[in-house]
Amino acid sequence: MSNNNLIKGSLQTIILKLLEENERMYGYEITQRVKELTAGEIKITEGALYPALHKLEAEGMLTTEIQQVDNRVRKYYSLTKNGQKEVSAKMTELQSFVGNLQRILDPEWKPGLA
Amino acid sequence: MSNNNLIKGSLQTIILKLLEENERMYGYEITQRVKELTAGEIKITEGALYPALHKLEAEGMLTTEIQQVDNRVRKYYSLTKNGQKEVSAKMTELQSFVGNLQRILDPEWKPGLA
DNA sequence: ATTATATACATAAGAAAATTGGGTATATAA
DNA sequence: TTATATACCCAATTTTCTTATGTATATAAT
Repeated sequence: MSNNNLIKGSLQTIILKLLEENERMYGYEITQRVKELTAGEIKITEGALYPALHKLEAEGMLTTEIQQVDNRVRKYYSLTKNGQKEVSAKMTELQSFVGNLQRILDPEWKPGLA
Repeated sequence: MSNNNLIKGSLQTIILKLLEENERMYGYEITQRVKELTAGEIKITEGALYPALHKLEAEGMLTTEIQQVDNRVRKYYSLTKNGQKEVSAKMTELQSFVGNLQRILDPEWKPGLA
């Protein structure tokens, strides 16, 4: 009935948001960017990343473009129009959840203080 | 290798933290408290809550005490000593993750600004 | 030479955590 | 007598992640 998604899948939101900021990225690049942004504290594993990318593509959120770079294959992902809409939705959802989490977990916060 | 738990289970942290603040609570009370604290936006389902409580009890984080109230059975949960330690650990972990999440998702934030 | 590390993609088995949909029971308000 | 609230529980299924593995190229180290 109600949708308390929690953040069981913040990975999708991370992927979409990075692609909103970067126009196009390939999988390995995403893992490195996240590692860099979090000082190595969050490591996106390939076993989680690639299935997530494939799912987002299958859902029409991303398109791909394969490119050769130094004899190695890169698969670049970009947001579709639906994907662009989805970023906003997912970000709102996530920020709302984090806000609610703080209301629960922050002892300073008391009900009735909006 | 590395442990980027993400928040796949913020529910455990929520339960432990509420019990840190309240000495003892029963399951139904937890669902109502969370609903109240988040203006109805987060609804803990019973299918998620009870298994989580049983798991925490099995792990030695919680103890239970059954009590009759108005002909109805209530199962009160309290933190054990291990549970009390675990609250701090879980809270640190969660706050760290939320911080990292913001570094990834907040476009204002740039690497190198600590 | 060859071993290790980095780059770059992918899949598959299994675990963990949630949703969904039941089931039992009492009390009270419509 | 029907619906809602209180109060516990479990099982089937789904989703998401971990762990392990496989393929392949490039480069630095021993």
